[in-house]
Amino acid sequence: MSDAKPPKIAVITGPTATGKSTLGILLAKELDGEVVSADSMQIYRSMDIGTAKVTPDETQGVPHHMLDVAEPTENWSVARYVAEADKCVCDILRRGKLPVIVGGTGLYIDSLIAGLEFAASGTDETVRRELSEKYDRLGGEAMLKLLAEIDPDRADRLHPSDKKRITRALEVFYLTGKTISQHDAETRKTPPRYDAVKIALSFENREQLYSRIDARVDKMVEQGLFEEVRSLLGRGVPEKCTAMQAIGYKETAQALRGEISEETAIDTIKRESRRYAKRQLTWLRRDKSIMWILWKMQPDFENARQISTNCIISHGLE
RNA sequence: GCCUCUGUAGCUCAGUUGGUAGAGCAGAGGACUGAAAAUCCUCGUGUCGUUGGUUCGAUUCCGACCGGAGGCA
Repeated sequence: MSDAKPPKIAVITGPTATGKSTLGILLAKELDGEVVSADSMQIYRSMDIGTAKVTPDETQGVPHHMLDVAEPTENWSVARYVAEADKCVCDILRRGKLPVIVGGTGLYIDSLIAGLEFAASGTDETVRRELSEKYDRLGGEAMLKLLAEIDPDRADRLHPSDKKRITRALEVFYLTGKTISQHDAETRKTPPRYDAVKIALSFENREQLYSRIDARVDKMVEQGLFEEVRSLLGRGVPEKCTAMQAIGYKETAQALRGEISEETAIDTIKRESRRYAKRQLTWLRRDKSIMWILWKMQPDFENARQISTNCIISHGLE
């Protein structure tokens, strides 16, 4: 524990298919930095095409962290991400370089910056499963009532259908004896672990973003998305695991099983990717400290690199 | 050329026994603290093809015209 000011880091984020990876690499090269990915699916090995992971070639020698750090069968979590990504960031800083966080998983980015101490609450598969079964048996209203007795504040903010959050709130209480509201309040009180300059990429027009997403999905299919998924399933990766819930993977798996046509799968992947981008925008928009770079028609990386560099340097970083 | 069906929200359609209309999908907005590419919530006005007529009043009935589908010559 020290009173030193939080170390400074750079963040490049934005919805999917806006060029985060490319800009991240450009900035890392310019500012002597290293990239730390903040993407909940690119952590998995053997999931390259469908997650649009940068190729070794594209990195141009810039070190990338937090890619390929887990097997698709593993149970990953935000807590694990924060724990491991934080180690990378610390290491980069110790070597006198600039950590450039690049990714579209808002929860991961915010948690890494905040330094949330998830360890305090923990998780327990048995308790979780029991709560899940109980929810299915009693229904959302009853479970919400149950939660209201121990944590009325939290219950107020949740909808009966929000199974994940209701069961999680109860799980935290049963495991720690503290309500999740208390836990939240405490983590919110602790000062942020890092002082981040946040830059987000998007397009001026939603249609442009969407047509870029569509084009990228077509490209993934060309590059062998179906083969990638076939090989994962062939290796026995169960379809229920988190990794296989990724957009592009679950739909492809359905098509491979013959439940839907290849064409339907591709259309669905495009639509789900568009919706995902919309959710990412919703998440990012509420963060008023973000500086946005909006592409007109096509990305202009040279311009973005200059703007971002100025922004980062004027923030006292280098 | 004649006959039948059809033209309603971005798409597919429902509906109004005449009082200007509603579903699904698409789309939009929001939430989010150990599954987050996950999970959850909210949101439906459009010259009812055009134009005449009947009517207090027409998207609804009648006529003509324009577009689409099919049938007969």
